[in-house]
Amino acid sequence: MRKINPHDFKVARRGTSREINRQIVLNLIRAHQPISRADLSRLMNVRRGVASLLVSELLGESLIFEGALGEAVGRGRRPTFLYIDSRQRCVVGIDIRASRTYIMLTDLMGKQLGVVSSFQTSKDIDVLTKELARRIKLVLTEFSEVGACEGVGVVAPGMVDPALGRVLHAPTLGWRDVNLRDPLAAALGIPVHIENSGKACALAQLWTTRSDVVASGNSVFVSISDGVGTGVVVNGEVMRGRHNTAGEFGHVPLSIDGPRCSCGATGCWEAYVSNLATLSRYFGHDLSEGRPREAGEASFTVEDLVARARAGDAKALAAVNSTARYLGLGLASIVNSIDPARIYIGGEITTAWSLIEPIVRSALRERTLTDFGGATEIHIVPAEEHPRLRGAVALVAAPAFAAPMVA
Amino acid sequence: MRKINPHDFKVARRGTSREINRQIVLNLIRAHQPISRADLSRLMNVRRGVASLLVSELLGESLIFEGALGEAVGRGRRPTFLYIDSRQRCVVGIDIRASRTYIMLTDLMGKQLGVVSSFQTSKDIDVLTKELARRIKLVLTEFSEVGACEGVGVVAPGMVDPALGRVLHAPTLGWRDVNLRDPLAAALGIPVHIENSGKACALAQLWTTRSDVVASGNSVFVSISDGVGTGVVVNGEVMRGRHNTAGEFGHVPLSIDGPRCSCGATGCWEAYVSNLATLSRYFGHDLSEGRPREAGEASFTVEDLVARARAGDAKALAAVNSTARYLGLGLASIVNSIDPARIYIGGEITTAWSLIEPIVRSALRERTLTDFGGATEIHIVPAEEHPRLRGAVALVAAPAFAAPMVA
DNA sequence: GAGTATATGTTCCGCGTTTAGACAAATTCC
DNA sequence: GGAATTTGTCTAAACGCGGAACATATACTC
Repeated sequence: MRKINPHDFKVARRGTSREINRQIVLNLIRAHQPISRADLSRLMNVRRGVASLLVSELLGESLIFEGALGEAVGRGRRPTFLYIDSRQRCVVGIDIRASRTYIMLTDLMGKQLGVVSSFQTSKDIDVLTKELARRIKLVLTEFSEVGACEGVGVVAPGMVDPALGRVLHAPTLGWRDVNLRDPLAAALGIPVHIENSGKACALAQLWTTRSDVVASGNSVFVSISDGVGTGVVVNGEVMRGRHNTAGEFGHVPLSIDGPRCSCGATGCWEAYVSNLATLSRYFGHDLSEGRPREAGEASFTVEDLVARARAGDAKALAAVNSTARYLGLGLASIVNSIDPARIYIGGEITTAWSLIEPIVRSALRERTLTDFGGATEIHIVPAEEHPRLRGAVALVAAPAFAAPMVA
Repeated sequence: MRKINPHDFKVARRGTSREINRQIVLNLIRAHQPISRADLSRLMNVRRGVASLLVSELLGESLIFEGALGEAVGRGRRPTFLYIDSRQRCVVGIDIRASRTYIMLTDLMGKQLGVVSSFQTSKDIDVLTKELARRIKLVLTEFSEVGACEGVGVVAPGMVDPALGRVLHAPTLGWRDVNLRDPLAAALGIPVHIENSGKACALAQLWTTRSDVVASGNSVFVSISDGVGTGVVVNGEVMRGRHNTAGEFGHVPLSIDGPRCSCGATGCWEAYVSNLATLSRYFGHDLSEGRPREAGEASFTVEDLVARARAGDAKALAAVNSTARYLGLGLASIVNSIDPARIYIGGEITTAWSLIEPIVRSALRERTLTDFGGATEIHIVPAEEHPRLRGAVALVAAPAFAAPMVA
């Protein structure tokens, strides 16, 4: 039951019905491909004539194509299968992180083409833009046989305004109100989309899941690395909030008297479960920015820690388990406030998932109000799936499939 | 950018455009009344003919009525003003709380008729249903001149499934999976709607605000009494979650090592800012359920405490200020996760708002990530506005104005 | 192999709704 | 009293869903 905003609404025009049904057809083809016109009309509960017209419109725009004929189940004419046309179209995804920036080329549906490349992130926005433009052009000429590039998606840590194409505030990069989109788009001559990394990850999961409780319900993506990034989907839509800052569960406290966090406050969830926090716990002292590290600590990662824990290092296991417990306690806040159908978790610590799942679950149950909540689905997203890059790519591909704005 | 759920969507039919535009007209009349057909057509950017037809449909359903002629600004025919027809229709709101149950009669727009009455809540569901039916009938016969009753709205604390009409779990009442709606509807012969009290309060605020950033954005209602109830609105829609438990910020922790909460966990926000917590702080010992109270404590309320604080009682002021600080710290979690355009706060502690606002604000700023967040609008809802009862009433009135489900 | 049954995809017409414009009614200004 | 202007209604055209007929394609039957 949504309220109509009496100062900002969309009247239904003569073409609105068609626009709605066109998008439904497009989504059904995407979800069920290969699929015939007749099947579409049955799924939509409209006459075959209507489905046929909508399909021919999509064919005209080359958004879909007719493939081979399907096998007839019983007798009768064989159906012509329809597919989303992701041939000869590609998308570039960019993941800007504090240390390195990653580039991936995919087709329109997000299937990876070639390898992921990366380079050191320059905090100077002009240098970074030039370097990005150069490398994107390089990739596109190298893979020129895969067709034209539909767009570039960029994810960045921090506060992003996708409508303005600006990074409003990115503490780890030292950026404030930086226009990343327009210079890059101008240099490339290709549309560029930009979004916060947590929100983009949530978006990508939403658009690739087959689960219908996720598709039209709530879900949360939690990305645990140097910091904790989160993206929240409510009613099938990424939650933005008034200032594009919604979904920052990383800075919801576990204990307001807890350890200092990079954000300046104390006891944030991030301060308990970030990679830095986990490693600090192992080494027995604070590793946060600016403090000197002892020999061997600098290159030691959470993956190394997990390997040691699996190998039987009791101290390593204790550090990992401790993070697991805090992870579960923080997830409880997400469950209590958002009640998502599913939580996605990405980040290095998830390599230990088989070790830590029981601890995470029990901590989650400890603080959730209902048994349902304690049993909330948790999906691990491995690093090899490149969730952030997939999120960046989704920024380009998803809008074509989105529901039209109405009422 | 909303995703279309490929397993649960609504195709646009022949009448869909009209349905959409009909609801827009209804909402525009509600928001701008008195308003003429010509003004409607200008606001909607459609021809006067379309507005005229939609209006005549609404007139036929008696949802609106034609009032007096307006004054012509320049020359030309005078416009006929249109109004939402809330004459000869009334709504009953019921607020079930652990101790007492409240009844209020309003017109369709939520304007109070008569006085709020109350009686002691029976935890036996059959007894309560019978007593409710008896008292509602009494009120309706007493006010029979205000016309037919359109429906009864009921709010209850705890986990409610509005679709099933059931209270799934209400700890303070000892209810588990109780059907409150159907027996009451059967006894009265009137439709009954039921909802969690926090969600209903949020709904009522959404539907009565004039602010358009609230109307189509995020807002949160926080109700502080014996417990902490919250309702969250995202994109102009109450957030339900997978199991109707979304929005429970009362049990997000401030400190996982903090005081024990009624929910069984420790350090929940509720355990810091509920009335019980505030009073316990004043008396210097735990007042929670089951513990013996000393003489005079039982009838001493937060309003009494605020009165003493205002009168200069240092101990009282300290208790109130302490609650204020925790209130602000908890609100920061709401701001960081939801980024609402506005937060509404109700409950006895708000009688001290002029005293505590600076403390709440500074605590909020302490833990919010951006200056915008720290400056989030906070609106106090005084008890005299009966937010819970207004929420109950909104359950009946709001659906008629909701946006149609499409795509 | 011809005929029949069945499924797919296209085409045509009816009807509801928006779009555009004309017209009557009402009011003010000159 | 007449011109100008605004409101509200009405009519025809354009567009898209609803329903049904028709051509096409395939399998089964005799």
